[in-house]
Amino acid sequence: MNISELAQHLGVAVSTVSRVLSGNAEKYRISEQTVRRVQEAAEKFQVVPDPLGAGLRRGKLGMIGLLVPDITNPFFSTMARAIELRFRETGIAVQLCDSAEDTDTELLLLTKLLSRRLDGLILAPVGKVSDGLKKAISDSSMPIVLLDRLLPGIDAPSVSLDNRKAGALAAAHLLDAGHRRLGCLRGDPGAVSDRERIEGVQEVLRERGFESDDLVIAGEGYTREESLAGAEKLLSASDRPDAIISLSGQGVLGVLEVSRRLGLSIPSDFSLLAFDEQPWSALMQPPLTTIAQPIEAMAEKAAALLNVTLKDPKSVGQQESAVFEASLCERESVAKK
Amino acid sequence: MNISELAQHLGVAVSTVSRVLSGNAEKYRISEQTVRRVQEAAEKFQVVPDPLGAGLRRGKLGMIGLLVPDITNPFFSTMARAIELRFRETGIAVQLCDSAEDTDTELLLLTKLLSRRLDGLILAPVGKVSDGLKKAISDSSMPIVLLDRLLPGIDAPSVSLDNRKAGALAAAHLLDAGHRRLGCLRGDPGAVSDRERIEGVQEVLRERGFESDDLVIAGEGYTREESLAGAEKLLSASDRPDAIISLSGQGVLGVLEVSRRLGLSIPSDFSLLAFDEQPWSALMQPPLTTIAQPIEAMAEKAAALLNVTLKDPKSVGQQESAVFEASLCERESVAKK
DNA sequence: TTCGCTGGCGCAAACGTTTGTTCCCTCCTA
DNA sequence: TAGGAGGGAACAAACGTTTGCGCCAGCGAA
Repeated sequence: MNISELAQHLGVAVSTVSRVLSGNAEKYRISEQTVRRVQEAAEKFQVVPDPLGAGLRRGKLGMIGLLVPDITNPFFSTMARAIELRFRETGIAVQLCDSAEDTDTELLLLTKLLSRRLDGLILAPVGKVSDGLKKAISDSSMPIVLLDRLLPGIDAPSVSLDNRKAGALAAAHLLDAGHRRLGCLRGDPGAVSDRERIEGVQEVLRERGFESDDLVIAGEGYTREESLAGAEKLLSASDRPDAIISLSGQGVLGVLEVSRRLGLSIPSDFSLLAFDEQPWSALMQPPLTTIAQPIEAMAEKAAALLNVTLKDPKSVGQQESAVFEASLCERESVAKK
Repeated sequence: MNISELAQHLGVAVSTVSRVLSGNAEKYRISEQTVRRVQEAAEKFQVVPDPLGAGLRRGKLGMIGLLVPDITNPFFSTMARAIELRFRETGIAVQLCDSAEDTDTELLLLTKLLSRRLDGLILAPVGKVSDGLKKAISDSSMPIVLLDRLLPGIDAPSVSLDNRKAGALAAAHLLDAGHRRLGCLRGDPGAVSDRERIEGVQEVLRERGFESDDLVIAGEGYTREESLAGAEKLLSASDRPDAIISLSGQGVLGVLEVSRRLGLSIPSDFSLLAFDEQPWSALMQPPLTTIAQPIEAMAEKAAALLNVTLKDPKSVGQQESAVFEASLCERESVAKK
């Protein structure tokens, strides 16, 4: 039953029912009695305004999009959950999409989402900017918030980690522990966040007077196979680094697998410092020292930023961007020399 | 730009544009020339039919819902990804919701999804059936496919594991290895799947002449805290079981954490057999012996079942249900006595 | 010339809302 | 008693599609 049938049944106008059900009864001075009658009947017959009709009329759907690179990664799934919860409180639905760390899929999904009349979009990009991506975003008028990995050249409110600082934090910790040769396992070479983390590492190295070839970098992507290949390159080299930083949450699994295969043990053969705290980080042997991101806080900030724009469309572009700080979670995978 | 503006621009009727853009040009005998003209213009101005308008007219949105109990669990996130991929190929969007293993949230989200004019719904329930849930589902005319944990009393096509057999598989493996006292860490006591797995275990125990108190069961839910409490109960008992089966993917983390806290080591102090293969299962110390489910196959089957109903609405209720088999993934967390 | 047929396309209704405007009625005041 | 004020609710347009039906032109046949 829809609201016009309900109206007919009650002998009132559709508009009256609509106003009551969408909470605008007072604004349009519907009498208390009528309000009650309508509400009771709506309750009884389980009538809710069809979001499609409402969306069509209002010009939006009461739904936002969330596009993440890998829902399988606890980092993003935790964020997704937090974001959905925030928006549920506002009565806004969240449509979640997964680009599987693939830029083509990402662009495809993005254009699909942009054409879907959503109220807004939270985008956690794969990380590489293509012209298509840039154009798709700037051509659209949909409010967008960028999350985690930023996109240079695209100005939208964003939520991210201070990656440079996080990289510096990691490097400083390893250097303080007495390590000399560092290895970084990155995800995608094109991804900004990884690049910034590496820059942070390099900065500390430079400050402390190390040579540039005291840092070796490997890794071509975020998938399992690519992580394995990168880890292999780092660990089986003749001049194996004595400490490895995994720049992504997935990478660490690759390092652990290869390390086991090569019969190396942590931290006696090499130290391991992993970005992203995972449910199992503390349960590994040895428990992993990690760089933790304030996941929930970041997710909520992203939701909050988007909400501001939704509530007040004029404020587009006036949003500040939020930068969060990583923290070191010290366990036992880094040796003190 | 919408299709009526495009029509005006081209000097043709909206209906013509609509027919071309929705691929019904032949059916309505639009000339090749007109088709080309429309397509080119649509391409040029980036015009796609508004899904809202279309949805309103058609009575559906081209979108299905997917409700899972915990998107943070790799089991469900892997499924979610597979399902989304399948439907993307059909041009159908997927709206993902997470009930956070909470039945109230589940019911709330379910009613929301049901009122949202979706084409269909894939429901991976928390596992407990409430009257509200039952009523909500049977009152609605939306095609539904049940996934993973079934709901007795609700007849809908479903995809699930042969849980009884999986439980038997687990028990047999442990008994074969010479263990005598078994402990089960379950998730929710009300969940059907866990119950069936336990029944499978009990069956094997009975067949081989064990007493009923050779099996001890603990666990009150799927959250981290509940897992910890359950594991604590099992592991710190004076007559600690010599083998533990974790019935859920989350549970095993609880067992590992408590085990470490108590200074126990696996498999010398107790053996561990965990349901659900995880990315890190093989990387634990010791590598975990697991019961693996064919996640992707199950997800695709669920998508296929729903697709049949979407394509042919008359076939509602004529769907068979699919049952999959678990397999044992032998590693080193089960001792041979 | 008239008729029927067919290819090609336009007309207009319908989907279910929301919301600016109008209308009616009652009550109060002058 | 007339005029105004204001509360309460109905009217109707608009949102962007899809689709059954009808219209028109052209062509071949009678």
